[in-house]
Amino acid sequence: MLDAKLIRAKPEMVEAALEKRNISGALDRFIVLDEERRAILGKVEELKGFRNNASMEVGRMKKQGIEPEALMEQVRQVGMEIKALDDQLKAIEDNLENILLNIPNLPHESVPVGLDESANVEVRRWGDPRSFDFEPKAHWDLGPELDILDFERAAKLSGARFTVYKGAGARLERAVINFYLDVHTGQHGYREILPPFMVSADCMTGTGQLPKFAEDMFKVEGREMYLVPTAEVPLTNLYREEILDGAQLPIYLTAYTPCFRAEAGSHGRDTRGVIRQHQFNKVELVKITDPDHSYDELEKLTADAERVLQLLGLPYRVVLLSTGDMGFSSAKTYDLEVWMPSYQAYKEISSCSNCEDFQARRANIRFRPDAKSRPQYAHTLNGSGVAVGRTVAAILENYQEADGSVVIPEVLRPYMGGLEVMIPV
RNA sequence: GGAGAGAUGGCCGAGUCGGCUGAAGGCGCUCGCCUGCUAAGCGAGUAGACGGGCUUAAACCUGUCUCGAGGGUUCGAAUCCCUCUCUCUCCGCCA
Repeated sequence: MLDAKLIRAKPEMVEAALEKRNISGALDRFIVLDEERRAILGKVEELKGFRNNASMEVGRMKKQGIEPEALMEQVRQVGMEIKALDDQLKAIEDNLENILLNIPNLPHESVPVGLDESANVEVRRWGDPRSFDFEPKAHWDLGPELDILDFERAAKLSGARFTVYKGAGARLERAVINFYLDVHTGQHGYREILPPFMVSADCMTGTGQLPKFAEDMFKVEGREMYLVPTAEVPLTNLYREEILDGAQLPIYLTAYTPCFRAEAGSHGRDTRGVIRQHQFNKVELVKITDPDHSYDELEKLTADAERVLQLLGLPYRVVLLSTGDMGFSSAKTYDLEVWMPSYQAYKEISSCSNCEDFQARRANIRFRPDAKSRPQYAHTLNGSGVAVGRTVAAILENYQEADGSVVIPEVLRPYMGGLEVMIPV
């Protein structure tokens, strides 16, 4: 959520920033309503001031035995006026809030401006894609041949966009989860959290999924609860409605959760394999920081996510997303893209964002820099550290051999009971 | 699922028959004083939101709102009524 005071003070500046995200005229109605709100607010506060004084006067009169009925009648009239104005005010404020909740974050000045992903900027690459002396297979062929991924039976259970992991596949998925959590907690200083996988609508609003993207999520029938689309939601909302001690910052959190996404509007895209699923596993990184350090922290968080890919020996590149490709809540986002032989392309495996105070304002996450200062909004960051299903797919494809076997990356072998290679049945 | 209790400021905790209670008291914290050091002691201060004034800004001054949430009664509600949410205790059930 943008700062209403900022919009009021510098509407052209905000407007210009939103133009970069290809949004125009979003503020017109807000500005009109905002002025209206303040006009009514002034009036209603004045009337309430009168009522407060008059009510006290009534009490005094009664004590002195003076008949207060005339004054009481007057206040009754004022009370009706107040009620009418309060109703108007409520309607306007709901409206204003609704407008604000639907406006995306402003892009940071370092973000390239563009309409879509074609304006993204590659920042760096790590590792060289392997050149195969045979025709490499896609993971959706390798997996069934190894008897570790079962798409057909998954469809029988749950329909399209689900996968059943079997045997070494199931263990590999679990190994990657544990490996990621161990690296981030052991080497990068994150605290492990195991949050609920269902959260309230308030949480979804706090991080920006609601109200705009309701159709992307799975809602629990008959309840105001949603399956988490990413651990970013429960992790960031942990400190909702709190004023943190500045000395606590920065807070580093990591969590494994399954992620549930409706994938509305992506029919026909990535239909094969585990790339786009209704349910997938992810280890997430979240930071709560003060505004002065959030961009340094974004670089560090991105490096933390990169680190696990390096340890796995998976080639990747880092891409700075353009204004047209960024998520709703983000001010700046780096995507990590892992090399996928089946696509002959780099495929997103992580997205690391600084949301600045956008989510903090929605979720009311504040901190007090020191005992004497006023509370201010924290900055929130999140990044995949990294997507687990896509990692397994990348391992299968990048570590395959001519005979269809797949070598287990060394760092994962302790998690696999020492298993070094998976062989087709 | 059944029965009961409760939700007040950073924390604990008081609020009588509704009327200077945004809230006693204590703890904590901040600033100052005092004291070889520490501890103790003394004094002052210490919620948030939204407006208005002043200001480059902050500080400051001022108004309104907030005692789990929402609604109602009343001239006036932390205090009375209704609905909801959450927490705790006991019983039952259950991974």
